[in-house]
Amino acid sequence: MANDYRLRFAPSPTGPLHIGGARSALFNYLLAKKNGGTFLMRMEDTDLERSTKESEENIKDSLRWLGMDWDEGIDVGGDCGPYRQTERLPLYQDAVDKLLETGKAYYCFCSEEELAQEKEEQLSRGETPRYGGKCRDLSKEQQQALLAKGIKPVVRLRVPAGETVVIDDEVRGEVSFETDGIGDFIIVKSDGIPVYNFAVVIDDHTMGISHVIRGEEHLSNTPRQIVIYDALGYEKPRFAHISLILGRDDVGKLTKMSKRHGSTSVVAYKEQGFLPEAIVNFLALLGWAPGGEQELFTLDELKQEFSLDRVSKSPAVFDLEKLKWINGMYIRNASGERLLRYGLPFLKKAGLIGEEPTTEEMIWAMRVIDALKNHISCFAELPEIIEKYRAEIAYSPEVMESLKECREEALIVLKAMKEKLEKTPSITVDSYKKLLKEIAKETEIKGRNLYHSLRVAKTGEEQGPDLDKISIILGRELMLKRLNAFIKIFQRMA
RNA sequence: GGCGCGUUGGAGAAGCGGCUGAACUCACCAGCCUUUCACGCUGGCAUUCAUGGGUUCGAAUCCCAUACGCGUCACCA
Repeated sequence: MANDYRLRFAPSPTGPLHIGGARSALFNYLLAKKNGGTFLMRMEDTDLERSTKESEENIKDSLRWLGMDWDEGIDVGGDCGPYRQTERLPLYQDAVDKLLETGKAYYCFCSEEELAQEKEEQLSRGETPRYGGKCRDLSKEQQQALLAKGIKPVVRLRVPAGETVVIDDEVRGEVSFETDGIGDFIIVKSDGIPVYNFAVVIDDHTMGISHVIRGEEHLSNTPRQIVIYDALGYEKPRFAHISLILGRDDVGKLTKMSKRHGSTSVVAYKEQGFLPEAIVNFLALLGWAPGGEQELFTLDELKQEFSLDRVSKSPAVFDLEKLKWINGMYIRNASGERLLRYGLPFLKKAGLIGEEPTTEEMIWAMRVIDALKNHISCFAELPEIIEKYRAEIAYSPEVMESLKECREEALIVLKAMKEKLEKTPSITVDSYKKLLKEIAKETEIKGRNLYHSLRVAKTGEEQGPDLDKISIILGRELMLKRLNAFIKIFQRMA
């Protein structure tokens, strides 16, 4: 049992699953899976004010959507339940009682104002703010008296002075802190709810957690937790603190990833049309680097490849361009069926097809998605591209200039296409290709001379997706309209 | 301010004292392929690893300072 890998993801349900949280979850998940261990999920909802059911559901949904199913924990059960901290209060109470009895913890009756003032004074003197120890040695009688006055005390841990706590971190190596910089901190709030740092220790211990992988922002919490482990005589898990995810703001400054860097929640990316496997792949690359040249990994491959010693100490920067690239790669390789499933909602939302698409609309959607799959990096771009091609176009002088060289051929091709189109009832990739072939044969024009003028006439651009694919987007009517208009403009050109 | 962590090209990021090509990816540029463009493929893209000192026969890699950046110092997690 001692060597069993038991890793956990323990979010607090105070908001949707954040990109950083998803990455922490992923690393824990991967290390567990790599070693044939257990991945569990626990809800840290001791912040009564901010915790919501809605957030909890969002987190669970997002995690499942990404493919990280947990073997034990909330909703699925297990031997170490319950898996929601507010349901584990008796467990914490036992531990607190134990510490109180042995004198390793004590009641503190100081008011918040008192504490705030103390802190301010220490700060102004340039000291590390910490509890001065006023209630440290209150007698039983003094405590009773204060209790009788109706003051609700907090419980503080008696932190040994003058000691050095060394964390042997799996990614950062040895990191040490002085207990003198910590001070007697609160482990139970005045409402009787234990504080995060205390509850985690009890939970991780009773759940048999072997490795704790979490964000670097927790590094300075770790010495506190270690002091608790020691006070309780618990064996400590291995710790691994992974670097923060940074975002670049408008002025190019790097700071911890937050709202102002764009979307931070997993659902937001889902709604923009990112594939779960692409997000997982991208997240894995944030702070972890594979040994070889491969960049694209499935979850199963990651389970094989992942290891903590390839996790970087320096912060990872969230690079949306890279995410888009990865997503584009997955889109190109996805099956037509899956593409349709993911793409359809975006077409519906844009009003390009109805809520209950007809067979014709479905066929059109399939064709459009297939036509554009090499050109999009996420599904939200699908309607954008379609609308772009359907919008009014202006022919720029530069583009017109590019047609000068093949003026004569262009005119022949354009007219031929117009005529053929008029006789063709509907346009598909194949029928359009056929038209082109006929024109090529009849006019003996080929290559750039054949394609360029048509592209310009239809899109106003010099490059883009295949013309047969664009034809589907535009449809017969629009193409004819543009062709007619363009031929007129073109003929006027000297 | 105390404590902690980090600093490699336009961007992400390998490298952990001696395979002097500082990998790989994105972006960019050039060429090839394709009856056009794109996709794809091939090639180019840091005499240099924040700066200054040291240690060493040898340092991006170890040590010390400096600078800059970030995190954290809650009855939030």
